[in-house]
Amino acid sequence: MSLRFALLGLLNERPCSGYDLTRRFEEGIGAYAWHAQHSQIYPELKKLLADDLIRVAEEGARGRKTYAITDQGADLLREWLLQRPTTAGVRNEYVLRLFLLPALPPADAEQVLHKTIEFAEEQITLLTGELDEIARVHGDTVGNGAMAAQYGLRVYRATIDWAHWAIARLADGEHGADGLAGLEQ
Amino acid sequence: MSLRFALLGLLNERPCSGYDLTRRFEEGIGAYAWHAQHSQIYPELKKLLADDLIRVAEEGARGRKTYAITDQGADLLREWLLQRPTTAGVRNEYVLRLFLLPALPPADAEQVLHKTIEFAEEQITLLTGELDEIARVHGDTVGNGAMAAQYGLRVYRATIDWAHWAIARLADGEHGADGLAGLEQ
DNA sequence: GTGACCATGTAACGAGTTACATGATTAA
DNA sequence: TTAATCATGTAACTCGTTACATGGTCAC
Repeated sequence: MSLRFALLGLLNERPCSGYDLTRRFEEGIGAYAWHAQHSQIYPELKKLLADDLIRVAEEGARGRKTYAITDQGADLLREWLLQRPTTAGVRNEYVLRLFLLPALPPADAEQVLHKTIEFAEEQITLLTGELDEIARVHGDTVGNGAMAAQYGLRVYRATIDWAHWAIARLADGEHGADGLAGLEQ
Repeated sequence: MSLRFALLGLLNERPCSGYDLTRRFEEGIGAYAWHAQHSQIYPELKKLLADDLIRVAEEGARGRKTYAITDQGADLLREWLLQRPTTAGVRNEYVLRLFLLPALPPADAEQVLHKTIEFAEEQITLLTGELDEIARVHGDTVGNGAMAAQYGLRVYRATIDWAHWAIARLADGEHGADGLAGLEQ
């Protein structure tokens, strides 16, 4: 069901073709919020069209169809956004790995934590670049993905903070540790 | 594929029946990392069994089967955990909502942000309670979900920080705003 | 003309949800 | 005896992935 709202959300910003939407899923939204490929996007656009949530605004060369959100679609999107935040039904592989980290011997866990810090630092560099770009191109500090980028920035900073804490805890337990047993207390 | 590793990870901590695993997915791992129901867990356990990644350790009353991870399963789990962290293929409805928030009129967006703060505060209370419980029962500050809980704590603090920033930005733009237009530089 | 990119589609398969279905054990 | 809980399963459906498939346009 979320793909439907991801598409409505993108079309709410501006009309797009299936191809455009596929490209946009390769950017911020696809990297941090919801991933989708063209093979899923095209059939879903047909369903949205059948439900009158979007309409064909323009037909161009090479069979290109530009879709725009309808009033009905915009209403449904806003209704969905106003629902209370929840993490029900979460499926986050990144967090799952962190969750299961204690299954590794401490030295290996520490290595993964270092790679986690590296990864988070790279993401922060990327997001900082995106924020500069948004400010430069759109003169905007809220819309056009800026709010999401600011969120990502803070989450990755929190991740780095956590990883440093975890490495320190692992080090505490390392003298005489056999697996996790030495880490307890 | 991740369900497979979630199950291996849980069985790596201790042997469990399908029923036990279903219960455990209602706790931390299911709330913050990976969600699954019994109708998916039982078939997946059969596949893991067929692949010799787990074994039946014990059969009890009411058809209960207790599964334990095999050496092969533990090796595969560790190999998966050692892969470089990535957010490829992310599907996070919670973040998707935050991403699309600028689709709402500022007053509505602000309301959602307040609800986001409330929700994050509740999660922090829950996680703090869980950390106390883990320390009390297991005398542990790293394993048994403690590392994951510490991560959650930091992510929710970051969320609250972000939401306050976002509310302030919205307020900045509100004098004379029509939709997002008034927010742009 | 040919390679890069624009643009859309479908088929087969695997992952995940909802609902249905069954029966054993235990405590009140 | 009956309600709660333990315990496992399957069928039909929707969602998502991988791979296959086709053809148009444009710059060199």
